[in-house]
Amino acid sequence: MQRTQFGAMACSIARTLDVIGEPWSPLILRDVYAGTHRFEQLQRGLGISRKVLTERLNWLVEQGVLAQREYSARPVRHEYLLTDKGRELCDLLLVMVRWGDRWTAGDAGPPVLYRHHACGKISHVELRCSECEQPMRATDIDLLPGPGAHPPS
Amino acid sequence: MQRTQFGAMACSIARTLDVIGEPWSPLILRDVYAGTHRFEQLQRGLGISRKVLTERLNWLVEQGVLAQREYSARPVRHEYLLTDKGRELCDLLLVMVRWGDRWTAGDAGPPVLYRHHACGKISHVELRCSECEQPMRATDIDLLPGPGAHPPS
DNA sequence: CAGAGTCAGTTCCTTGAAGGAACCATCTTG
DNA sequence: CAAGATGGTTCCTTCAAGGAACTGACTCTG
Repeated sequence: MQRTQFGAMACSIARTLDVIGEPWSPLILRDVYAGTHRFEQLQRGLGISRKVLTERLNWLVEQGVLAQREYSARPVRHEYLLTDKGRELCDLLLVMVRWGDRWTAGDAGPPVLYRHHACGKISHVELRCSECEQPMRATDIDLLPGPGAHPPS
Repeated sequence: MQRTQFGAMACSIARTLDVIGEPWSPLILRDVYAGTHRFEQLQRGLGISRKVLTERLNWLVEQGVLAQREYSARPVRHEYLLTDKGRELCDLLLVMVRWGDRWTAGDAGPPVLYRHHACGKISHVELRCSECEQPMRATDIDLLPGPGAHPPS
């Protein structure tokens, strides 16, 4: 990955990027979310180099985003599953999908549609305030220093 | 950046990554959003190499995420501002912040707090369904092929 | 029971992007 | 007129991504 490590910055964006900011990581997450759990399937589906896939999977397991489950002993074989931490990361994917659908899909329209279980309709995500439930966009907020604002040293 | 180009994939996640998936791009977007508009300020604040900053800014302008505005002729000097397309990308940053605050902030607490204009409260973003307004998580949906599902060739 | 196939890696080499420092060009200020 | 500010550009080094071949442990088929 990049040489500059983002993990140590006092910024939740940088720290999130440290976990899934490397190329391929969000796409691996997407495929695991969509039901692809095994090394060979992931490699073929993505067209990613086996070396990089190994590195990414190990990193994501180390970070607690994915978990390995043994589905065969002799030979030992693991599949990769989302943890709670990883499942919440998928929210990020939904927002990326929304932006990509709006701004990059063009005339062809969105490549994938999303049907919400609760209402059964084809829909997309919207961002709302956790307090008042009104829409909350980046332009609707003020930034204030929080308790973790000071760098560790 | 990575050698494999994501932009051509029939996937809105990959296409979004093609625009801001490279290292530094989301942090540049964050700083421009937070009010840092000039080259020198961005470079110092991020600690990014000047070469890479030049490349990223040009790419983001080319993609229509940032716009250049001349604030001085003789010598020609531009500042970088968000477009509508870029402003909507900042929604992604809010979701990254939310995840980073929950899973990486640790005991120190979140480094930045967000006050929603509409209600004045410190809050965070939640994902809701655009149709029924109920919470919408990655686990609450089915995926269906959309009109743009077929690769261009 | 030999040979092919599956699966999950590992190793090796090449290429190209990131880091970092120095340099440049154009103005402004003291 | 020398410094400083500003926004780049150039150059070199280092390290990560791509890609192909190889390994090792099994299983399946004739």
